[in-house]
Amino acid sequence: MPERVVAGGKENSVETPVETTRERLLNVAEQRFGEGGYEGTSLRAITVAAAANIAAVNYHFGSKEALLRAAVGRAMAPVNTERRRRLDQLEAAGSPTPEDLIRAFIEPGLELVLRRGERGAVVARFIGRIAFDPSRRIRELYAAESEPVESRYLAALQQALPHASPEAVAFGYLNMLGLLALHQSQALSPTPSVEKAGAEGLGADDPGKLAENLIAFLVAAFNQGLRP
Amino acid sequence: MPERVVAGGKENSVETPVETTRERLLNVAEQRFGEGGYEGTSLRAITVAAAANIAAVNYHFGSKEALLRAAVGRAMAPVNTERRRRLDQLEAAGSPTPEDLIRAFIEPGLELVLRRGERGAVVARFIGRIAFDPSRRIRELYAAESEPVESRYLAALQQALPHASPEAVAFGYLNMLGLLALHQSQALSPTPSVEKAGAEGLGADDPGKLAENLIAFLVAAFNQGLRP
DNA sequence: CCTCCAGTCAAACGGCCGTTTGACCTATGC
DNA sequence: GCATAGGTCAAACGGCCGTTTGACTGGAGG
Repeated sequence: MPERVVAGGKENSVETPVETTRERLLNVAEQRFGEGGYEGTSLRAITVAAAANIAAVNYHFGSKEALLRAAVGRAMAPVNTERRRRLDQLEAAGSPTPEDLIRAFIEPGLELVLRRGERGAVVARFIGRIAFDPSRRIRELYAAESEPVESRYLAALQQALPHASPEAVAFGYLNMLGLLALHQSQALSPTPSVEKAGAEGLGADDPGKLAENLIAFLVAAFNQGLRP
Repeated sequence: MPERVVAGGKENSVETPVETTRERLLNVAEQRFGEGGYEGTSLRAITVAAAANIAAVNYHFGSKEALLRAAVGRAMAPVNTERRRRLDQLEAAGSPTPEDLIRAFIEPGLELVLRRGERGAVVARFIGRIAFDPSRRIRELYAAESEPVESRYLAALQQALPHASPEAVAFGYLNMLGLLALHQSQALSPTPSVEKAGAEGLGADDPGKLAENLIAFLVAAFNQGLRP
């Protein structure tokens, strides 16, 4: 392993943490898959950008789809952890409001991931893109990753909205999921005519503001827009 | 032209309207692009399903992207026409409410297109998929098609929501656009854990019911969920 | 010193991609 | 009858795809 410079020697304990080939592949895969989608991105484009050999993908992951799976898992892990943490906290404190729950769902997806600089935006776009990939197979790959925490949210939302039917709660949840993914993937803004009307400054620059706008939008819809 | 059976002869005026190769290509392209996305669908898959020769695509359209452009144009035309018609009607009758406008936007997208049997669902999925394709180039291809009527909607919405800032109205409009596309593309339902919670019967079977649920959701969000 | 092994590399694999070619067919107009 | 033009067709084009192979590297452990 000729590239591992850190954590192996005795003296250079404060060395620049050079990324391994595996990490570089995951980073570039996040970026490219998020830009061009799964089908629209070739392994060669990824490996060239990662300064790696083509064979490295199959060596470290086994296949293109396995690379995607690994990237999705790595990207979703902190989001899922944070969502679980917030759910635990809310349920320990008593009966959460719909806004509490919506906030606990949206913010980890937008803020936590967008707060860490350029990388965060890349990760968010990647997740948002994969969540609604044309291929059902790939969508399910994302769904499987977020499924455990998903059912907890649904149950908590149902409890916070006792007047709404399970169908209505599920409908609202799907809309929340979809809107979050669309904003994450940044596919929702660049229509020129809308931009002209003043859509910029709505969050493209400040993830926190976008989160607040989206939460307010969803809270109103959940509280007053669910048909029986 | 060995396949034009109708409108050419003298006696068989009530013949089955055999589709031309061009029409068959457009129909199959709608279906396949809607299922697999643009990158994920090959011209060979389309031409085989359309019982046409590969060269027919480049003869009738010029390229794969030109075929997509033609399909988008044909699919969007009736939706745009109906939306314009409703806008004219609403503006002639006085000052429309936000619900009037949302209904005039959602229903042509869901109902008009889903009402005409199996074909309609295919067209809807196609439009929904293309509207949020990973490639910006293709998204803009859709945006260009719906841009003329888009600005009219934005202006009317702003007038119906005098308390909301232009940014807020544009934000709501983008969310409406996105949610409509997601429901059209049918990418919003098949998560098993959500389905288990009771999300089916929400509209996958009845487009009218889905439209009503979506309109109620959006009306509440527009009326009470737009931050200043 | 020698073995071992995780990792990298250039090269090639068969296959599918979008596009192009040029022959061919068949109605139509002179 | 014959030229013309719109349409179809099998075949091939170069190129890129994901995957596989087998040789090679350099540090670790005996």
